[in-house]
Amino acid sequence: MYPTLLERLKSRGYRLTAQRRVVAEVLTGENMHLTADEVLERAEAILPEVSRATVYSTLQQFSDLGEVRELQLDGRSKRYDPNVQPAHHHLVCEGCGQVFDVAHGETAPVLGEHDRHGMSISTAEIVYRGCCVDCQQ
Amino acid sequence: MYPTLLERLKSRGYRLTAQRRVVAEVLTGENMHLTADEVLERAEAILPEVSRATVYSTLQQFSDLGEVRELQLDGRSKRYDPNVQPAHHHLVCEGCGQVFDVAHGETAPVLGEHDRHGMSISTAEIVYRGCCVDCQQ
DNA sequence: GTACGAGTTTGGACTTTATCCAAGTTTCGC
DNA sequence: GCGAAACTTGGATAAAGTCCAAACTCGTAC
Repeated sequence: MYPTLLERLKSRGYRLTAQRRVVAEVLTGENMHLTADEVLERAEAILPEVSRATVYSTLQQFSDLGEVRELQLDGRSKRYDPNVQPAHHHLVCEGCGQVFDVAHGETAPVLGEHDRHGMSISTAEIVYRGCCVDCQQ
Repeated sequence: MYPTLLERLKSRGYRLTAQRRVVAEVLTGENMHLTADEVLERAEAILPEVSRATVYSTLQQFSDLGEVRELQLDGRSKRYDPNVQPAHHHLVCEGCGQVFDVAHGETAPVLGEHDRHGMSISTAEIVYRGCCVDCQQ
């Protein structure tokens, strides 16, 4: 069995605290794209005394470790995606803000020399925007 | 000659004020991707009494009119791009935050039925991230 | 050209999202 | 268990953006 997030944290010298367990727990799932505030809200439901600062710093750590992907999709708050598969893109409803993973999408086209402006490219993410079933009414 | 932004504003019933002229002026250019604060700063250099609220509301109007594109690239402030050609993407340096237009890039792959989650897709934007020439040192 | 009203602008207060920090608490190797 | 380093906390602070009532101005109509 592949090591869990908590095991990976431990093996890198991070301590396993109740707060980290809770943040890891509320983040996991399919098509989860919670904002920091939503994570805090759900974490408080499990561990009432958890603080905002801890949730933010924990999300930052998980992100630095590559355990979650930080998404900036709506010009407001960041969202945290536990799915870190490199070639997965996102689908955003402009009506309600809901986010779906594009699990099987193709990768973005590779840039030609002329378009690269001399840069070395490390990632290419696609954001599809549109209107979800509920918002099409 | 195609009507300018100011002429298009006028034809839609908007008034041509000094503030709108200045905001339009500082936005224009190749590879311009200013934040609202940068727009304010440059606008003040031309018209010192311009206010923050006006810059924000003007940028919002230009964006609603399709005259500029609002970009959310770095998890901090929005950027405003006077290039509204639909199929152009962006190249962001993770070191310094600099943004380049990808003028001739291909369009993003079309999503299959299964990946659409029932949504109707209206736009697809690609963000390439990497390291620019200056930051590669 | 002047008056007028609707559209604009202004500054300041306010909101939201996120970060910082010093003090207190907890984890884990010994 | 003990202690040091790591972690968490609440509150202050910062950054980005929005709201609002009062003042101002553009452009039409006279």
